[in-house]
Amino acid sequence: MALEHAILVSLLEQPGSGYELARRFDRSIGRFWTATHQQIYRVLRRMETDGWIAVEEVAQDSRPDKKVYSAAAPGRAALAGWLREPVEPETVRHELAVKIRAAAFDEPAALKSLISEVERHRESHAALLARYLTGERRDFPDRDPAASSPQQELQHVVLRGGIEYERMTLAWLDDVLATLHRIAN
Amino acid sequence: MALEHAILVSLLEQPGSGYELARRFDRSIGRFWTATHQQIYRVLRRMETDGWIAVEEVAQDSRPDKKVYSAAAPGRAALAGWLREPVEPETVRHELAVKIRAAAFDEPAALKSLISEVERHRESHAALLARYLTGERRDFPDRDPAASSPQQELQHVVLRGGIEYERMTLAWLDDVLATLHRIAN
DNA sequence: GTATACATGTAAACGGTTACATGATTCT
DNA sequence: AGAATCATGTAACCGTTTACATGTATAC
Repeated sequence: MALEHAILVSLLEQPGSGYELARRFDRSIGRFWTATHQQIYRVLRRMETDGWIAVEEVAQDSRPDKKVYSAAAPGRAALAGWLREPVEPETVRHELAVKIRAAAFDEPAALKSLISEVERHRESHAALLARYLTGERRDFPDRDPAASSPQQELQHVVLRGGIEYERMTLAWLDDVLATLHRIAN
Repeated sequence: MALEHAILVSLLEQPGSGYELARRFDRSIGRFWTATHQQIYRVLRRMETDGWIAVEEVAQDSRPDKKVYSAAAPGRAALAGWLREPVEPETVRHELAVKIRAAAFDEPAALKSLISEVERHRESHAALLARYLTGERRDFPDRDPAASSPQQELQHVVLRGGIEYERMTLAWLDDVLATLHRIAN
């Protein structure tokens, strides 16, 4: 499990409330780790009990109070220990690929519906790529990598991974569409 | 959930026992859907109860008996229904990316251990790419896609996705290694 | 004699998803 | 008036992972 660790990294980059973390997991961190607010609140409570994170209750005007969490020393130590453990290559779950192979066993009409679905996926990947590229121009305008801090460089290289993943996926979805059209005719 | 559907596709491509399915999930299907034998046996029993698959007990010489499953009409219908439902874009879990961002908050020595780990991942992705390419030459030697059956074409386009994913990942891991080395100096 | 392949299972623990729940404030 | 944002939770369910369990046959 790495949700604890992803939360720790996020809190080290910037302390925040459970709600703020949930938003980050919807946006930037969600690129490589997803979590809903329910999961986040549950794990935050456990991490607080274990002393991995510190809480500060912050009263706000015209908004509900919030609990701002930050990484504590035992949390940093836990993260350091985890960093030294080997991780296994991720297990892949790609429903669309299952569907593409399933299409061979359905009526030809099913290809039409699959084509629409692949097109939908293509659009959503194109939109995500555009968002990544906008974020890259905003957060990493500097051409010279030596001018950035290690933290920025590491964030940037992870973002570049997201960008290349989306580019590859777009090209592959075009290949899939061409193949489906060829079969449909 | 798509484990049922992945199993159905696999049984449509070729009937087989739970054990054989587990091996396929370790090899080709594992490219886009993973499952252990425990999961597979449990789901097979449920699918049999629901009439999605048919079983034939096969006695073997010098080997344990096995139950050979094949897709039944209700299973095909269930697969067809699922094909017409939209799937959500997959949720990503990429521990290595979490580690890379975590490295910014550890001692410089941690970079060394991370570099070794990234190199290990690089090797395993390179080996997987080599296996995919060998499989491609073996299973799809034909240059002209029109010469293949729709089933083969669809299997091939999914395999091409795996190949492009591995190529992209290798290039990214090289980028990660270059970045880590730059920071370490 | 040891390891690997074949073949099928049970049980417990854990993590993730979905549904439900509440309540204030701001924007259109 | 209604929708969206901020803010935090509970509970039930489901799927996945890990550990345990058993037994035969073949290959080295």
